[in-house]
Amino acid sequence: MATKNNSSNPALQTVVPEVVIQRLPLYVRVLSQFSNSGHDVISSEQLGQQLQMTPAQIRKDLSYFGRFGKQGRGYDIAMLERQLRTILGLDRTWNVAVIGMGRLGRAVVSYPGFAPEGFKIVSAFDSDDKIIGMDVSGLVVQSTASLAATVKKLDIKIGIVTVPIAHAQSVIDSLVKAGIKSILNYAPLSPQVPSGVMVRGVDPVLSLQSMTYYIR
Amino acid sequence: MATKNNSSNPALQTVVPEVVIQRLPLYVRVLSQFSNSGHDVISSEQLGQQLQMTPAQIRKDLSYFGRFGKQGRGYDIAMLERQLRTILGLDRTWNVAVIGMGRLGRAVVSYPGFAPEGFKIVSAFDSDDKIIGMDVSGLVVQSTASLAATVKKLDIKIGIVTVPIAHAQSVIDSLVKAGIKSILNYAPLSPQVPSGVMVRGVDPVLSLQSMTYYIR
DNA sequence: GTTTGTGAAGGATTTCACAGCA
DNA sequence: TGCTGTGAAATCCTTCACAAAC
Repeated sequence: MATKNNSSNPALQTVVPEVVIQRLPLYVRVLSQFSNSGHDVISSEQLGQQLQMTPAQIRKDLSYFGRFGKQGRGYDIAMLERQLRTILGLDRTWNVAVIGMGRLGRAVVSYPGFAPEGFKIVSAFDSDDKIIGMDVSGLVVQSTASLAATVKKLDIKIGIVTVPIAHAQSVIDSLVKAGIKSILNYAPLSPQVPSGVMVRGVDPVLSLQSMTYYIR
Repeated sequence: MATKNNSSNPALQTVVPEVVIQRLPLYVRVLSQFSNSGHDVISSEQLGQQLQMTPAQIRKDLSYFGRFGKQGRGYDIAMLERQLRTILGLDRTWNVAVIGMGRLGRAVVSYPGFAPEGFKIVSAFDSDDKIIGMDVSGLVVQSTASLAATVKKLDIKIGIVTVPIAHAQSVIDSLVKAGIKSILNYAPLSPQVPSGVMVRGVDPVLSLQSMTYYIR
């Protein structure tokens, strides 16, 4: 029951570059915004203008997965969005655990942007006895000791790390040991993880630090 | 008093790829963490191991800017960190404005990670009369009407956008008109900006949405 | 007429591999 | 001996340009 197993499509025999995968959510985002404003067809030209990229790149990216457009017309917005969501695995709900219930962790748990996209924060952890048992946006904060059991019980595949930098590596080790395969890391370090586990960092400071190069 | 004007270094006649610039802050971060743990020399091998990248890439990246290492020994940590900070323009303080004082904006203004890196949030804006005048972490929230004047008066070069998506493009237009050249955008859209203005997005949902591809 | 999908070309980035220096 | 700095090679990614489809 693979999402796509179309071995008649030569592109699928090739591994899709990671940069391409990272752009697909951008396409999804624009498509969803366009359909909300009443359009139902979009060309690679229009898509490219929105995202400040070339139409050719968009067409090439999409061609890794199939033929979604109609010549002379463009792409059916609703259909393309649905297809991309399926490719990305967004046609379902993902249970997520957040570890670290300090200021940042509480902001993450309360952030209203995850749920509408299918990322459901189903448990919250901390190692501090003063925080364990507290209610954060409807979740009871659990001890990190119960991490592995909860991850298994709720079939959690994604972890979000919001602990202070000093604890981040060991929390990430625990997530890996618990079987988590995708980690969103808010701590300002590059953690070590075994291959097969993917980490993406969220660090606004890094973004600022590279932009200053261009205005200094 | 240019940072580096070494025209005897051929690398500096070439434009430095943006991906390289984006990696420099990672190097700075690791160097700072290494020096805090008592080391004073580091090799490209060690640096690469921390960051999960090849030593050759690190050496090549650094070679765009000069010759910082010693053969047989490695890099002096404190010296390299200082050099990279200078290259990136981090050897000074940057005044920053945050626009949008809802839940997210207040979290950004209160986030303790910016100031130690030299990003000083000096003013906060909102367009809602119920929020204007409020105190947020020691700043009085100003009307967006006063944006241009404040940007000029405080020599603000960096803006952080934390308004709802519906207002984001027009807020970004105002920032551009006010002369801001670097924008950190938390709103989930890809804004249109004229060339010469740089925008980086912070969107944890996009990061999650590309990771699911690999675990679906 | 318009716009896709895609080989081929071109460009950019990464890695190799080794001379040169400490 | 150990590690950097760097041309050259290899790889990866983007753009071109056009036949095919609507």
